[in-house]
Parts: sequence; C-alpha cells; structure tokens
Amino acid sequence: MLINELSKKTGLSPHTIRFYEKSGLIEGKQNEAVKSNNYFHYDEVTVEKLEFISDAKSVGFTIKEIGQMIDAWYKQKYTKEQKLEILDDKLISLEQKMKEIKEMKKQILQFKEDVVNDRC
Amino acid sequence: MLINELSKKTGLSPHTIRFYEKSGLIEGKQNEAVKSNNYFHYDEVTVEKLEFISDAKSVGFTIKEIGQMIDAWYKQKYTKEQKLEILDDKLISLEQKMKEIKEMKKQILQFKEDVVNDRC
DNA sequence: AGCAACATTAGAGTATAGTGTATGGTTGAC
DNA sequence: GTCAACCATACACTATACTCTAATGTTGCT
Repeated sequence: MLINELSKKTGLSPHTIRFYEKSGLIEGKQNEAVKSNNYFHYDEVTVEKLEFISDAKSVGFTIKEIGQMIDAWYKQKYTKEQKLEILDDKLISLEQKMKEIKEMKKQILQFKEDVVNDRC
Repeated sequence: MLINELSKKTGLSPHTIRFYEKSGLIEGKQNEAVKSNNYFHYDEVTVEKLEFISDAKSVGFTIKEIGQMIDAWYKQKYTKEQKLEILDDKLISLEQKMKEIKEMKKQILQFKEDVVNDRC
C-alpha cells in the first residue's frame, strides 16, 4: 500500500509517517521495476509497527527507545540475548512508571482530601 | 530561603527553578523592607511544590497540567467543586496511563516470547 | 489533454521543557 | 576594599517530536 492508505489505516498523517521513517522506525520499499516514480510501498507489518509506535509513545517512550524495541523485535541486528536484555530493560522501566503513577495517585487523593476538608 | 538553598533541597538547578517560577508553578517573594537587593525568598511549601512537580513530570504530566493541579491545591482561584473536578480529571488520566502501561507490558512480553521462540 | 489527487524531497516553523551564556548588581569573609 | 560566591534579568541555544510550506513529479479519470 502507498502512504495515504497507510495513513488512513493508522490514523497518522503521511507527514508523521515519513518522520518515523526518517527516524528509522519503519521502512517502506520502492519498486525497482517501476522507474517512472519513486513511491514507497508499505506492508501489514508496517501497520503493526505504527500501531505499536502510537501505543509506546502514549506510555512515554521516546522515539529512540521505541526504535530499540522495534529493532529487538524485527531486526537481525542483535543476538537473542541482546534482544531479551533490551526488552527486559523496557519492562523494568514500565514497572517504574507504574510505581510512580501509583504514588502520584496517592498524592492527588491527598490533595482531594485537603480540598474537601478545607485544609488548603 | 534563597534560590541556592532551594536548589540544594530539591535537586533542581536554580535555572530550572526560575523557569518553573516564570511558568507560574511556584512563587518566591521579595522582601519589601530590603531595598538593596531584589532577591527572592522561598518557603517550605515551595519545596513541597517542587517535589510534586518532579514527581508529576516523571509520570508524564505537562507543566500546564501540573500548574492546574497546584492551583487546585494552593490557590483560591477555583471553587471547591472546580478543584475537585480538576483533580478527578487528573486521576482519570492516571487510570488511563496505567491501562496503557499494562497493555504495553503485555505487548513486550509477547515480543519476548517471539524472540525466545524464534518467531521474528 | 487537463486536472484533481496523490507522491517525493527539502527546508522552515512550532511547542515543550529546559540549558547556556552574558551582563551586571549584592553579600559576606578576609 | 577586594574577591569569591551568590543573586537577577535577558536573550540565545538545544533536543524532541512533530507540522507546515514549497517545489516538483506521477497517476488515473474524463
């Protein structure tokens, strides 16, 4: 599929998709046989990747971190051990985020009590 | 206390503290009696606020959102009802973040399985 | 052939959250 | 009084993650 279709499927603008491509997160390929244009073609895996990117972004991972995870998943660039290490690392950071959110929740609940009891 | 002490207590640079002050998150006061300088003085509440700011930032709240929460806590700018509404709103967004993190955790665990079983 | 809708690259601009650098005044210990 | 350590303001610069604009080429429908 071309970028417009990919855009519609993922809800990301072609601009943003190209930005992710330039950032090394995804990769379309040009058809060597067709010489009249230089259109990029994307497959279903790219749709999956972009969905993952959106999710990962919303939990606060940076593009760099997301790139690492995608590489750990799709690329042959790392050994099995390296891949697992990267992914475990991200799992740890998720646990950390979780802990921080629970703390923040407590803090805000305290604020609410203070408001209710006119302590502020 | 002056900014340097505040900086040491909170681990934030004077620069960053001034940035937060300019952003309306905290407020020092100048001593009217002393005319020879224009030094700002900060109290313990400001220490608390800065600690809250650091925590809130690490869970992904923006300065704007943090400002709203601080206002909901310390300022007379809102009614009780408005304050509770703001805080409830932030609680909901924390629940949302938590859900997303749990999803992401599942996703990464799936990646790990794929790696272990050579499915990628 | 004409034209809308699509594609590409390249470079500039925006928002957020700082950080750096310069300039100049103040305080306090010696 | 001088000097280091501190304070303030202001403007520039950085990094991240887009978003916009412009220029230009391609495709497909009529």
